Order: sequence, then structure tokens, then C-alpha cells
Amino acid sequence: MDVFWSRGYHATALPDLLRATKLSRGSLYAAFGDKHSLFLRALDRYIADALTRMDVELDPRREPVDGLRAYLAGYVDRTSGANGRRGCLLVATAMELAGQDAEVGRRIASFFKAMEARVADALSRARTAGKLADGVEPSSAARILVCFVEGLRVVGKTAPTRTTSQATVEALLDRFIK
Amino acid sequence: MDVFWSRGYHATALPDLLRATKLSRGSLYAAFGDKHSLFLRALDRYIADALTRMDVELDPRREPVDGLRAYLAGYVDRTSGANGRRGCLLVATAMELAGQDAEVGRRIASFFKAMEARVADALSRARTAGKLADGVEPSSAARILVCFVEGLRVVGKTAPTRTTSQATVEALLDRFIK
DNA sequence: CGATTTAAAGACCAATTGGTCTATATATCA
DNA sequence: TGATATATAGACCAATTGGTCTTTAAATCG
Repeated sequence: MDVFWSRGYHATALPDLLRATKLSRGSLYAAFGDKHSLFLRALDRYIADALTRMDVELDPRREPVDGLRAYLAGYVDRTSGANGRRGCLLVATAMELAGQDAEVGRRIASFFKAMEARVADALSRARTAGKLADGVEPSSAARILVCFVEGLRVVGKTAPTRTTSQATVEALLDRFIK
Repeated sequence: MDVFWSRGYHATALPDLLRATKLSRGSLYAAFGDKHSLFLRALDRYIADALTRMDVELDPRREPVDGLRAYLAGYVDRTSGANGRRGCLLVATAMELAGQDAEVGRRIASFFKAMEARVADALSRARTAGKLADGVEPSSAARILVCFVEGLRVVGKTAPTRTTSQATVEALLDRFIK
């Protein structure tokens, strides 16, 4: 997963994968079939990790606003400095392959949908707790947040400082939270 | 430019470039040096186009809020349906190369800076015109908008409907404009 | 027109691509 | 131990990569 993550699909060659998996050529093909299948497995793992992380951060038993803060803080962490420069396998894959590769496209689309649903849910709970600013509607606010964090990952490629990202996130949250 | 745009750098092979430029192999190398230089030219053109478009949309002689609306409407257009699926050369390049290729990285970073400056400027003018919501600070709001529109391009890869994107953009603008 | 520059076509190159296969070594197990 | 299954290393493959070079055709210009 790591090697696809930091180089992208096309730029990752078989020798890279052999080094990363410490497998011989034969064993790798026996285990995974081909490069494309291996990539799909890596992508699936990346997605699963991201979703379970969100399930922890946005756990319904937590204070919803705290959850959203934790969720956004995670993005601040992953999009500033060296972490930011490394980028995001999902966004990179979306841009590189989602248009051409149907199997990839489906995964990307369903991930965004799942993410949006979780955020919308947290926002709903925040609203019933009276913590949402007036006029904020959970479902459209969730779409905004999803776009925003994915955009953070793009801009994060230029390795902004943590304080910058943090301030941006806080300014955004200020518009939605009471 | 078009062929890099719709396929990305690594996935674009010489034959694709020859077909797109209608040049012979020799002439192409005489004119541009190599694939990388040609790509840089394409990227520069893409960036120049984007910035002049913004200069029109956010023209200081226009009503700043109208300008921001036009700017965002352009993104709605480019990120929904087939346009969305096609993606954005800049975002794709940021994810594919910005981390590894210094020449590309500089261009990406300076583009985001330039875009943010233009948006911040428009927001400043909107504020002096009394059109900004209370507590909105132009510079951080500009960073938010930049992240948001770049995120739109990412999510746009899943080809959302125009109405969805439109509604999301309006909901966001509602939080910033009085 | 003929001479000269310019560009096209495509042969050619070494290196690399993803992928297969065989020979060898290493476990595993009776 | 000896037989068998498993995984390794790496030779090997055709196709493709980015890039060069030569030959031929098309403009250009006096």
C-alpha cells in the first residue's frame, strides 16, 4: 500500500512492489494475480482504514462537535508539512484513475458517499444538541466539509505549515458551529 | 495540453503526444526538447488560462459578490457531469508530481498562492462594501474557498449532478455573504 | 526553374514495462 | 532420515517506454 501511496499507480513499477512486499516475483503473482489486483487490494485497505478511523472520531457516543473537531484535526495533521507532501492515496487515485478505471471509480464514489454520510450524521446530532449555527443544514454542510477536506489534501501537497491549516479549519468550523 | 489533461503525465505516451500535436517525432523533439519540457509548457498554459479567467471573473470593477458567484459558478460547471469526470490538470498534477518534481511543485504552489490572493482581494472588497457576514476574515475565508473548490474538483471525478454541486456552492456562500 | 531549408515518416536504440517460467533452495511432514 | 510441497532467485519474454537519427518528401526562396 505504502509504495502506491507515495508514488501513484503508473509510477510504481514491479521492482518497487517486490522491494516493498519482500516477495519474489513468482510469489507476488501467485498471491495477488497482477499489479492491478494488488493495487485494488491496497486501495481497499486504505479506504477501510479511513472509514474505521472516522467511525472512531465520529462515534455517536461522543459529543458530536468534539468528534467533528477530532475529524478535522486529523486532516490538519495529514495535510501539513511532510505528511501533506506525501499526499493521499485516495485523492491521487481519484485523479489518476477514477475516470478511466471503472472498478476504481466505483470505490472512490462509494468512499465519498460513505464519508459524507458519516459527517452528515455527526452534524445532525450536533443540530439536535443545538450546537449548529442558524441556517446550517446537515446534508449540504456535510458535502461542503467533504469537499473542503479533500481540497486540503490537494493544497497540502505544497506542504503548508500546521498553523496555517489549523487556522483555516477553525475559521471554517466557526461558520458552522454555534 | 488536452492529452496530458485527460490522461495525466505518466499515462501519456509519446504516440499520444504525436497524435495530439500532429507533429512528427523529430519535429516534436526539435520544438520542445523532451516530454517533461512539453508537459511543463502545457501546465504553464493551463495555469495562465486559469488565472486570466479569474481576473475576468473577479475584476475589481465588478460587484465583488457577483464576481465570487461567477467564480464559483465556473467551478460548478467544470466539476459536474462529464466535465467533472474529465478532471483538472492542475489537481491531477499536484497529486501525481508535485511531491517528486520540484519544477512542478513550484508551479503548483505559486498557482494556489495566486488564486488565494485573488479570492482574498475580492473578499476584501466585499467586506468594505458591507457584504460579508459578521466575523468573516478575508484571508482565512480565501484559504477556505481555495480548498473547497479544489476539493470540488476531486469529488467532481465521481461526476455529481450539476444541481448537487450548485446547491453545495450556494450553501457555502451563504455562510460567508450577508 | 533549381537550390536550399524544413519537416515528415519511420527505422532504430537501449532501457524498462508487466508478466511467465524454470531451476534451486528451503521447509514441512511421514 | 527421505519424500514432498513451497517459495525463492532470476533468466527470460514480448511489448512499450522515451529518445535519436537517417532518409525522403514538401516548402521556400533566389
